[in-house]
Amino acid sequence: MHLDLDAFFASVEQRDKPSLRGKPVIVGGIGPRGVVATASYEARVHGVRSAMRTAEARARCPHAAFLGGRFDAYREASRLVMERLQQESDLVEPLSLDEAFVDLAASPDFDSASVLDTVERIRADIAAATGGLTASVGVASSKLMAKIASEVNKPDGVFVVEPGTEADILGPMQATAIPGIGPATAERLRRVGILTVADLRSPGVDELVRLLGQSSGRSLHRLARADDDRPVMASRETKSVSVEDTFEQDISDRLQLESIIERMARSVSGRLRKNGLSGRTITLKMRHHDFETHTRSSTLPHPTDNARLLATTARRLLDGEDISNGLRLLGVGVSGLADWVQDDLFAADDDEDHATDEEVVESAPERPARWYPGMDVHHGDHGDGWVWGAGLGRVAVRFETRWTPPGPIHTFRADDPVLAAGHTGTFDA
DNA sequence: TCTGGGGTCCTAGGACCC
DNA sequence: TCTGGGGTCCTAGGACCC
Repeated sequence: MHLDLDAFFASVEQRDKPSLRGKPVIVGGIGPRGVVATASYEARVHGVRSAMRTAEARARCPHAAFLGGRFDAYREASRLVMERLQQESDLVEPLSLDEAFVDLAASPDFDSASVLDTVERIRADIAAATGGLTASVGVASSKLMAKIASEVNKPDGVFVVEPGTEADILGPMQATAIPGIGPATAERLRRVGILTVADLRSPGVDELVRLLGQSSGRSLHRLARADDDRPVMASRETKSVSVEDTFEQDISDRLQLESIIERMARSVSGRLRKNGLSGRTITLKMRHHDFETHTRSSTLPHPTDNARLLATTARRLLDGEDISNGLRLLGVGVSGLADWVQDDLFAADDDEDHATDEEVVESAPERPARWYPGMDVHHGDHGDGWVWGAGLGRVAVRFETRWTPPGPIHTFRADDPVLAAGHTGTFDA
């Protein structure tokens, strides 16, 4: 089974913000360079899509609510869903917060005759546990077909692929229906006249390998025939940890970039430590004003999670780079991970480097650096609500929650001490 | 008003070792 | 006295996914 929550981020927002139910909601980057992460179905009607620039989404759907996103809420909803799936089978493979494969047949009391009943029970339980989130499900004899099937009756639908019908269902579909065939591969295939999955069955393996390389060629030769025996993998190890940020305006000041690198190194270090990880390879990612993107990496003799060492190494990688025209993005990442930490002779000196993001937030004043649309807030007198709009030293808050009817909007000064932030993550904090 | 952020996997060349 | 392969590690870039 492949399960996919419908318009996940936007649905969580509509659940928690009663005034937005039934209305277009767009979650993603709010700034001038933001893009859409998820659009509610009401917004999709107007042509708004994931990965579209937020500016274009505003033009297409000006009356939508544009929200920055609350990752704590998404993670919590996701946890409830994955827990329910794990009751069904030991073999659950999450692909992201809103998607997972489940090997139903790995469960001792699996009965293929009643699989529809099982799926409907799962979907009902998920809706009950998450306050009404809907999921689309595909059931099939392979990961490939289950994933494709979950799209068929989306949203809030189920499709079961009867064994034996896989290749016939797949044949007429666009080649891009196969996960792994993106824009670049689709263009290569198009140039040799391959548009559908059925077309993809004509060339021999060797021909596909010549066209797409060993790995893609061999795997697509099989997938085109619905020949897929990839197992559902219960747990996958983290291979890298990274942060990156696109600036509202390009930055060419080296000192400013160095201080951003240090902040990012602290953030990555905090996440490594929280997960008991450390890594040897530090990568600095730079996107120039013209979108030209480079990475520079350096591998240390021993794994580390130390913020100062990560920062020093990353800063050195910036040294040789020509930044005179400005960078639009900077990122710091760590790979070559080990699930243990090198004994740190200087650990006693490094306490301040080990503060995680969370610890920083907890020790900081409750007022955030910026109010952004969608963010949870608490007001001493009016109670719980969310930021409806902010700017010019003012912040407008709608006082309603998941469990209340739609509520009123009140406006405050942005520095009003009676206003406090809830704990949420954002795309452009 | 140009094009996010967090990841995974693959390819390819060079260094280095046996 | 000119030319091996195989394997691993490192770096960089690119495609793809949600």
